[in-house]
Amino acid sequence: MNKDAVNIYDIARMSGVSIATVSRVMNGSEKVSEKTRKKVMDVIGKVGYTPNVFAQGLGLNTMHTVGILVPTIADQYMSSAVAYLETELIKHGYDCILGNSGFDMEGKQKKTEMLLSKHIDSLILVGSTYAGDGSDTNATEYIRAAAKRVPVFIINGNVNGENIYASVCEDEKAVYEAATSMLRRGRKNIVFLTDSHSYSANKKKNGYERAMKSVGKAAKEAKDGIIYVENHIHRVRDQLLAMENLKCDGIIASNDMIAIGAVKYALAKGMDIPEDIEIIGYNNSTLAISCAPEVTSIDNHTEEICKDTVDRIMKILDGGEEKLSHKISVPCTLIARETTM
Amino acid sequence: MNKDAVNIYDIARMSGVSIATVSRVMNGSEKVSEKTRKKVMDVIGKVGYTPNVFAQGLGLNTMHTVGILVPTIADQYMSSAVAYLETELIKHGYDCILGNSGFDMEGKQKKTEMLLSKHIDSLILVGSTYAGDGSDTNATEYIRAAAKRVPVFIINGNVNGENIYASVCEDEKAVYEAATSMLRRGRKNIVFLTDSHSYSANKKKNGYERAMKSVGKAAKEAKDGIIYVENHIHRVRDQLLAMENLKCDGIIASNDMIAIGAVKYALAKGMDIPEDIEIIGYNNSTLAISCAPEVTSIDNHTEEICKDTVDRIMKILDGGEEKLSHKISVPCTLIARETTM
DNA sequence: TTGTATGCGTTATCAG
DNA sequence: CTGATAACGCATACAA
Repeated sequence: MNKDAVNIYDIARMSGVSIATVSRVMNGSEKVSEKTRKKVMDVIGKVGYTPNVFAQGLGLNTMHTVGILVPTIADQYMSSAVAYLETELIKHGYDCILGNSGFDMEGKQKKTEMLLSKHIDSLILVGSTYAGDGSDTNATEYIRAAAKRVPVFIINGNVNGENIYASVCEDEKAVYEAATSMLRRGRKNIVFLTDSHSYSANKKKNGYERAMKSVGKAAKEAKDGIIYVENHIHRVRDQLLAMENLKCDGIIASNDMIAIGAVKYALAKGMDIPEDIEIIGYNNSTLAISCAPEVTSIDNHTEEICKDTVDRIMKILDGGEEKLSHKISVPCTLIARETTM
Repeated sequence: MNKDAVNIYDIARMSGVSIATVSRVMNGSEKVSEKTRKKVMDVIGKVGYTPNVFAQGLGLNTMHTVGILVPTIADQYMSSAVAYLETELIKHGYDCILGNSGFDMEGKQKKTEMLLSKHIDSLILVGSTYAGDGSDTNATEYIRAAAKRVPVFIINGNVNGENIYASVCEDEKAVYEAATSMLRRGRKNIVFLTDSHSYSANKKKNGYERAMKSVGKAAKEAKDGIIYVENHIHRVRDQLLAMENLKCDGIIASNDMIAIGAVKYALAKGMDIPEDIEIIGYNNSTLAISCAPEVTSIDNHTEEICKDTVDRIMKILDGGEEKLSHKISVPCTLIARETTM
C-alpha cells in the first residue's frame, strides 16, 4: 500500500549511472551527454519514476505550492476566486493547497499556521474578512507574522506591512456612483444593506454615505440608512418586512444574496420593480441572473484581480526581490439588469 | 526569507536534552518524565517550534493529508461538498489539498497524478463526472491506478475496483418518484433536462424513463422527452424557446441552474407556474430559493454523504485493513416549493 | 527514562 | 561530463 517503491537509486542502478546523473537529467541540467540522458530517460519512461516531493522539499525548502485561505469555500465569490487563482497558478507550475478558516480569529490564525507549516511559497488570503475593519491592528497581527515567512497577498482587502500585498476593487467609488445615479433618477430614500464590518463592506458603506451627504443629507440620516442583515435570502426579506416604518425606493446591497432578499421583500410588499423601488447587488454572480426580475449588480472583476495577483506573486517568487507596489486597485463595473431603470 | 530556522536540534540544545527526547515530547510519547517534558515544552512554547512536515513525511511516508479532486470548484455543488469534507477531515487531524481537474480526461489524469505525488493518504473524487458514464472502463483506468496507491473515494459516482469506495444518492429513485407524482397530478408531457452523460445524470435519466414507461409511454416517446442543454440559465431558456413544437406541462432538471433556465422559459412564454407547468430542480442549492417563483428541488444530502465518506476514510486509515462495503447509497428528499402544485 | 546512530530520497558541492 | 558524499530535519530501533 502506498508504495512509491522506485526511487532515484533504482533508476541510477537500472541505467548504470550515479544518482547525481539521474538528478541532473530530471532537472534538465546542461552538463550531461545526450547519450546518457537518453539512456536514463528510457529507463524512467519505462518504470515511471516520479521524484519524492518531500525529499525535494527537504533540501530545497520549497514545494512550488501556494496556500490559499478562504473563510468558507461554500460561497460563490470565494469559490470562483479560488478557481481563477488555481488556474493561473498551475500555468506557472505552482500547485495550491486550500484552507477554510471560518470567520473567527482562532480559525484564521490556526489555518494560517497550518498552511505555513506546509512550506508554501506564498500565501493568498481571499476576502476582506482578513483585513479586519481596517483599524484594529491586533486583529491582523498574524498576517504580519506570516509575512515574515512568505509573501502574503490579500484579495479584496488591505493590511499594511512588510511583504504584504493587496489587490482591491474600488468599492467605495462603485457604490458612490451607483447611489448617485439612483439619486439622479429621483430616488429619495435609499438604504444600504450589508452583513459585515469587513474592510470591503466598510468601503462600500463609505461610498453610500458620501453619496447621501452629497445631496445634502445629514450625517445622521445617512447613517440611519445603513441596515445590517444576515447573509441569507429569507432572513433578509423577513427582517425588512418586520421593519414597519421602513420606507425606501432604492436599495444597495453588499452582495447578491442580500440583494435577492431585498427583491423578495419588495415583491412581498407588492411593489413594482424597478418602478417603485430600485435594487442593486454586488459581485455579479449567478445569483443575480437566477432571480426574477434579474438583479442589477456591481461586477468587481474577480478574475482580473486574481490574475493580477498571481502575476505579482510570480514577480516576487521568480524575479527575486523586485519591488512592487503594495496595493493595486481595479475599478468596478455596473451591470444593469431589470432591477434598475 | 522563508526561514524556519528553528529545528529539532535547536530545541534539543536549548533544553539540554537529545533530539530523540524532543521528538518524544512532540509525539506525546509516554516514555518521558514529567520534568523533562515540561522543560522541553517551555522552550518550544517560547521559540515556537513546528516540526518540518517534509522531514516527517520523508520518514513516515504520510502527511496526514487527503487530496480532493473536483472538476471545478466554481460550482455550488462542488464547493459546498468541499466545505463539508474539509470540515470533517480537520476534525480527524487531516488537512486537505485541492485540485481542479476540469472535465476532460487529460486534466483528470494529470491532477490525479499531481495529488498522488503529494503523498496524500487518500483521494476523494467529487462528482459523478469521475465515474464516466458507467460503461467505458478505459475512461476510469486512471482511477484504478490511483487506487493501487491510496484508497479512493468517489462522491456521487461509482467505479468498480479494488480499494475504490463510492457514496451515491438514489438519483434514479428520486427522479422516478418526482416524475410519478407529476403524472399523478395529471401532467401529460414531462421532459427531462440535463447537461451531462455522467453516471449521476444517467441514473436520473433512467428514473425519468422508467416513470414514463410506467404510464404506458413507448420507449421512443420517453427517449424523446430527454433534452440535452448547456449548464447556463439563459442558454437553457433560449434553447427551449427555440424549440417551436415543444409542448410540455412538466420539467425535471438535473440541477437547479438548468431548472431556473426552465423557469425563465416558462415565464417568457407567459405560462403560469405551477398551474400551466411544473418544474423540479436538483441539488436544493441557494439558486433554488433565489428564483421567483422559488424552485422545488431534490435534495441529495451532500452533507450527509460527505460526512459518511470521511467516516469511512478514517475507518480505513486508522483502523487498518478493515473491510467495508464498496458502495453506500442514501435516499434523496424532495423539497417542495412554488414550482410544483 | 534518555541518548546515539541510522535511514528516508533529493539536490548540490566538490573531486575526478 | 560524471561520481561520491554531505546536508536537509525528523522518527525510531537499539543501547545504555
